[in-house]
Amino acid sequence: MTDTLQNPEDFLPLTPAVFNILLALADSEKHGYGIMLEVEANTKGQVIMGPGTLYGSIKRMLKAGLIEESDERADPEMDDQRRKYYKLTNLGRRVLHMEAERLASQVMIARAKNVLGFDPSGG
Amino acid sequence: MTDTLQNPEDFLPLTPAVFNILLALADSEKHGYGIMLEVEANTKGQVIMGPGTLYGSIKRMLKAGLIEESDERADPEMDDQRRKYYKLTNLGRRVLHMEAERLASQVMIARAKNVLGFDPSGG
DNA sequence: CTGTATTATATCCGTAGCGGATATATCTAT
DNA sequence: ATAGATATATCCGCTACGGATATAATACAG
Repeated sequence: MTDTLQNPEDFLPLTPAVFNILLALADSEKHGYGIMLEVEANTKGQVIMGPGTLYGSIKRMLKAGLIEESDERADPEMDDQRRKYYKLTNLGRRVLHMEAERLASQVMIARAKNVLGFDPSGG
Repeated sequence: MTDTLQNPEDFLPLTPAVFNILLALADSEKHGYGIMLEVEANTKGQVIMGPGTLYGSIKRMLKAGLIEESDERADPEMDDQRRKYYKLTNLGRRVLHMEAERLASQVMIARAKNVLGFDPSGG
């Protein structure tokens, strides 16, 4: 079981699915279906994450220690008991940070090669 | 044979390997080994593309019409006859452009969630 | 209060890409 | 000559993706 990966760099590059899930969890805990909706919103409907990808990725990410289940429930009155909430672990946050930096450097290279139009907002 | 994909968006998201190869070919034609070295240089040695990934990806990309073989040889005197040079097709360039934009938007989302440090250069 | 759509989690499995190992041959330099 | 770097190519195990499918709770309209 070489399952005890500790170094964030060992996880890079992330698959798009894993990156999108980490990103969706970056600002607040969410349940699976909520992650799905957030990814769809983030990508303006371009990425539709099916249940196979979603729950398969969640299972792998739990095992890898990138995310963990959370007991917290925002509003107990308005909540669905079926939901399982997830949040980033410290490792998950570090991995997300490093992957985001990696993507940013890819974008910089693309920009240097005039593959992207010049964007004054620096996005 | 659903092999006749025409729309660039049908190829997204690209695998890291395919994106790196397209990016390496963006500014100049290169041969396989040259692509490998460029990717290694671009990523500061973080991505080492092995021959399996490289030539496997090239084969698939040729079939998909993202790249094509090139007859041109920069300097016939200083050239290795073993080399096979590749260049982007129009489709390949469009796909690269769209994928770069997709990555840029991912980086923007990451920045909005304070996953990345603020970068004044806008990279 | 009954039916229907939506929300929600979960597994199965075919397809395909990744990537290390391996093979082979040419070029370069000593 | 001979060694090391350059260069292309295939094989195959492993794993992730993602559509299909299943199941059940929740919300809401009639």
